[in-house]
Amino acid sequence: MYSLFRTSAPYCSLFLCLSSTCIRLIGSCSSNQSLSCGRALHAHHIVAGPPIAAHIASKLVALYVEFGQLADARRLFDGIPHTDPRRWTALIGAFSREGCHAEAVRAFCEMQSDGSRLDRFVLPSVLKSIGRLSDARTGECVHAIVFRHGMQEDSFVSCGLVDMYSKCGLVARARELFDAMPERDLAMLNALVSGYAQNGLVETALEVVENVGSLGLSPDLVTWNSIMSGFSHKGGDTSMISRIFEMMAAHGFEPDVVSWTSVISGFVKNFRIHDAYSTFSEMLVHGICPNAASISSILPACSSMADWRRGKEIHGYAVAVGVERNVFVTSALVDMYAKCGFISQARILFGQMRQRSSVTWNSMIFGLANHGFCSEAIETFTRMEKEDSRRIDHLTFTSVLTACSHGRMTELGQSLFKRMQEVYGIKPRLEHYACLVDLLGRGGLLKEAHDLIKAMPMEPDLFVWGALLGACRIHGNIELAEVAAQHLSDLEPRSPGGGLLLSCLYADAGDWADAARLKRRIKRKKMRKFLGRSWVEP
DNA sequence: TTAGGGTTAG
Repeated sequence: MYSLFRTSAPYCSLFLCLSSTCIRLIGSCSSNQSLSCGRALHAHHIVAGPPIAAHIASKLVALYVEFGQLADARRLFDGIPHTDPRRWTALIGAFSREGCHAEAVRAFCEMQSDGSRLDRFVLPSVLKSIGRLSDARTGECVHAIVFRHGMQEDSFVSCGLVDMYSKCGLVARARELFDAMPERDLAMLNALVSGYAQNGLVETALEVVENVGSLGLSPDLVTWNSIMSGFSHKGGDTSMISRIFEMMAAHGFEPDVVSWTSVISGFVKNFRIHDAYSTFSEMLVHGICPNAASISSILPACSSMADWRRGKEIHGYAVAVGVERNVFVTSALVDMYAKCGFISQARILFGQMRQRSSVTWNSMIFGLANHGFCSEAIETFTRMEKEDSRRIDHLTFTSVLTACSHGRMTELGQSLFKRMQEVYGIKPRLEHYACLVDLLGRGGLLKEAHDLIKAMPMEPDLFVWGALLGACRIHGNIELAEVAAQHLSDLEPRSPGGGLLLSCLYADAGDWADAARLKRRIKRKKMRKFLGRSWVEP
């Protein structure tokens, strides 16, 4: 196609028309989530005659990244002419948009060592990824590069820098940059306001907004929603939320779906489930149609309450508004059905998905493990390793180690714990140690479990000692149970959990005197156990 | 090419 462009002018308009059609078709592959159509278009271009025009190749690179086909994306990228300035922008931009932030930063470093000319269009993408990774050191290096190339006054680049420093928690640095700019635009203001709001400085964010008129700027809905997000995620203070709604109204802004979603997700994160439900209803009363974000925010509320009636109702909304195939929504649905006991429904949804995220895989593996389908959980993990290994993360291992532990697959669990570190480079966290202690303990390897705790590079927490104590109960090891219970009581003196379990061990062994002594002590100290319940309020 | 809301844990 390139050679035709160059040699035959009359064909230009024809090919431009075809290429714009092609760009639109690739776009529709993305919106219809059809990788196979994208592949067919790619194949068509190969058959029609190489090389593919750079801008079409760039679109296909983005499509492959969107579907997690990084190797295909890379092959196509390598086929784009080295002189084309869009080459790196396409790859780094796609990585950044799709949340592959480490890959975006790595590609940017590669671009630097490749000696490619720095193009200002690539900087906002890499700065966004650095911010999401909260990697201030790399951010400062890129800032130096920006300075060396004299690009610090480009509005997109400087907005990217303000956003990057804010996301890295260096909001004072973001403010310095903002103040030093000869001209500021609304995007930059919003990056700064969002930085204050996300770093807990909501009052400062409000001050900036109140004094923004002197800069010739006026806040928009994004500004207000940034502030709302800061408020609603810090305890869900209802009166403050109303205050922001009032301030928005005073400035002539009606809350939109983002404003409402922000409030809902704040309530869910603060375990204020009924407030979340009523806010969702209120949003509907205001005539705001829920979208994929609002639906995936409310679903965890249903999961945490095992409220399958409400969960199914929300699933109905997702279908009605046409977002049931959105990867966030489907992942949240898989989790909701699994947590509400409908594991078959979770399996069906998981099987139908064309695109899966790490959350989808992890929720499915975890759901299967918790329902006792441990071999199926391991098979799903093996499938993930084959089909989508780049999405494997620390939660995948928490899930698969739980499966091994519940399924008494001690050796497999031990080898996976090693594999996590050696193959995937994931450093074990407290929860992984808790899983491994549980695994070894249930398998009767109590001494090994205790040795593991002693060798841990960090302080063991309640879950780690709790796992050991639970295993001691199964195997009737009073001596070690006393050690574990002592640690539990040191860590949480007001909780009777460890003591109660220990008294059960004494009773199991027929030592009724010690069992009674312990229970009396718990009663004397007025320690209370939170009572669980298995029903949901109507 | 930039700014606001979204899913998983012992």
